[in-house]
Amino acid sequence: MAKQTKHAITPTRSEDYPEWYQQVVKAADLAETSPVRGCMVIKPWGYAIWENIQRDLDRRFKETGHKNAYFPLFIPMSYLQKEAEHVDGFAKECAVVTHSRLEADADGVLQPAGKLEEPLIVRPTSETIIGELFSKWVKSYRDLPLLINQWANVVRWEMRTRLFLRTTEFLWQEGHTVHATAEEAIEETRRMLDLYADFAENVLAMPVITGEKTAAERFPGAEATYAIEAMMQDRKALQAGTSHFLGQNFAKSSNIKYLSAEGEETFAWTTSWGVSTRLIGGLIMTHSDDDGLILPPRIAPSHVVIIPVTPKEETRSAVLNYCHEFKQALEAKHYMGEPVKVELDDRDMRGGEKVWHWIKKGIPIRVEIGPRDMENDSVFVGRRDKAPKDKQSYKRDEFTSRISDQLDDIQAVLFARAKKFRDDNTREIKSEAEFKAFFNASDESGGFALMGFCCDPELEEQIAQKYKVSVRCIPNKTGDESVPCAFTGKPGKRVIFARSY
RNA sequence: CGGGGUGUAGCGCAGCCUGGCUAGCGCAUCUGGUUUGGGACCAGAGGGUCGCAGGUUCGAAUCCUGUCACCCCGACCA
Repeated sequence: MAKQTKHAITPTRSEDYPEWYQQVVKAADLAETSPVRGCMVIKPWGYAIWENIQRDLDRRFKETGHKNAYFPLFIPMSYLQKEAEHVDGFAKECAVVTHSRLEADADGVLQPAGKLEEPLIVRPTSETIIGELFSKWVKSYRDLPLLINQWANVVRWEMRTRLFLRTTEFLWQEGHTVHATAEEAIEETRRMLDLYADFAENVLAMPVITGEKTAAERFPGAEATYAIEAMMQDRKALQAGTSHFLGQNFAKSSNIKYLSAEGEETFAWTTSWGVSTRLIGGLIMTHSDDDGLILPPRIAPSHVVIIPVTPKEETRSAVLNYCHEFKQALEAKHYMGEPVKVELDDRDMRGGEKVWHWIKKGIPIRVEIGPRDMENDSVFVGRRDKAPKDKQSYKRDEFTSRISDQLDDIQAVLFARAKKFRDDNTREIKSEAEFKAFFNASDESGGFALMGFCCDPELEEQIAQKYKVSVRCIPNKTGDESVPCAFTGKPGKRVIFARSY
């Protein structure tokens, strides 16, 4: 007798959201914790998502003129010290290498030996070491702009970690660019922010708001930090990517200078920008439901799974052959310029189990094919954006020819659903009383509060203490018009307040 | 790093308060059989340093001390 569990994931989102998140990651077999504190093992299904993120972003970076390079994992400790704010921001979360080898002591226990003259830190981000190299690479205005990206791992010794959202070691890309003028550097900062936003919305189907951070949330050492902010299904905000205008701060601390056309030695202007494996956490919390992961087709490691239904031994091989042919027919089709990716699950398991296996992994389309379908030349199709039992029969050829449209449709449905959720949970707030009601009423409350704010750092800190809510960004869509601050009535900017990850 | 919680088979748990047969249960795994458009059923089997290290005791999963890891809530952050 089948267990009458209503959902594949326990607990459900409404019962216990953080625990639900953990269970979705586990059920989809994306990642697991490791023997090393705060570090995660990314398993094949999760890593394939990261590879797809990498492939798409890498193409976009190259299309906008950037080139990849690689810099060392270790940074001399003194480098971090060069930029005062940067030190303050990162010093307390650095892993430090102090020795170069191990030696067995009298008891045969290994002890660190070969103390280093200068300790090395494991990069928490690479501004300082890349700056050092850039100072050698940049001599003339003809060397500019210098547009570099690196795919790397970084380490930040965080107090509290969560798979994908905040791990001690994480994978990311960091872009670092050098420009002759502030205007060009600002333009680059904005360009990359928009690139991230476009990627998030069109590939991850994750609606984002682009905007500038307040001073309190700014990257240590930046003149201005811009971010894309997404709303998760618990209505909390997730900062999904950042782009920083570094002014001349790092150019001065790393001595990045160039000779202008007029022969004047000038400090350059730099930017940096990055997204990380955190995007996968955002992806999970944007789309998934109480049956597990839901993957937008454009980022899914695989688009379609074919599940042969073989109730009788005598029809088994015929069904399997039919499925193999069908797989080839599908793979001959293209989606987003590449062959449709198809899994054929011919494991010797019960059909129902397989179906749920793939539901939990979030594959966009499931196709079940048994002897009856084979006779009718039809296929039985379930879409991950619909309920598990909501399945429909199609003529095989019709389904094959429309596969790309179907995937596009799922992509569009997921984006629209996420956008509606965000919009439904975004409110215009005019006063502190409204603000309080919005964030304090119950678990069902909260979201994005769109409101005027005077941006006084002390007030911002007070609000953070009192309500556990912070300014996520000053959206750049709304222009510079002045709006009265909902707290003080003073002239302010339109901002978004929210609880955040 | 502060407060709270949890570590017992791959997963989920009971046992611990009140120390005492060979450490149990469900799911999963393996074998045999019955099933078969659906997360099966019957029978049997395998699988455990009870997180780790000390201590108390005739005897420790159980009591004590330390330690590590994970989860939740805070502060910090992508």
